[in-house]
Amino acid sequence: MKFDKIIHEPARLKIMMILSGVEQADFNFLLTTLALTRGNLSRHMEKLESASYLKISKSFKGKMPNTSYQLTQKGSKALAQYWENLDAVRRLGQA
Amino acid sequence: MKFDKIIHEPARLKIMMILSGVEQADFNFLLTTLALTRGNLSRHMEKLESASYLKISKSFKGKMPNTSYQLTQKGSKALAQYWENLDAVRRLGQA
DNA sequence: GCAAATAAGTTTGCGTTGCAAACTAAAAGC
DNA sequence: GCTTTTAGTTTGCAACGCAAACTTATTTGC
Repeated sequence: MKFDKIIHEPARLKIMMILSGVEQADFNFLLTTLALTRGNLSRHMEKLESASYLKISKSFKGKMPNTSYQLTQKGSKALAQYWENLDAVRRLGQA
Repeated sequence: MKFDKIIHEPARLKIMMILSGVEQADFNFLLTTLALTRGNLSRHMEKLESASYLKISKSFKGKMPNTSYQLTQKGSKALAQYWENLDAVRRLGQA
């Protein structure tokens, strides 16, 4: 019943949950939705990527760079597992 | 939808959940149940107390010192709020 | 056309914190 | 009476989240 530290950070958990509900989302969408600073968001995404929980796709929208993210299968699984663990902890209350 | 950092630490969340299910629990019970080191547990309890989330009662069981903990009302409320926030994040998935 | 402002990220630096190991103090065993 | 065990507390360090500074490219104002 150990927690995944990568996911167990509020900002990253929210990011993962958002990504789990859509095909993909780009930097600005996450930025405005979550109200983080750019620096913060960047670091979180980097961390999630280094865990292979998401895939980063860089492209250009017109002439502007655009970075887009989507959950990997590994990320999906880790997220599901995370919620399971949390539910287990929640049940500690009914002891 | 901000998270309570005091509670949002796996060990402390578990502690709070356990305490929410019983009147009170002592140091050794938590120690064996959670499989933490003594030092760790001590620090977590200290932190929870300094947030007034629990009350510490020191007494003697026979001749041995015994430290016992119980959730305060403030702690109970914070814990309930914590789960509410988490549920809100969970719903981000159905976007 | 070039200087200033905006956009889209990344990198750096710092303060906080969780964790393990070392320490303390008292009781029990031999 | 000395060693071991019990019950914690304190200390030190490595990792991490966050904000601010920096980078690179683009658009806009004059």
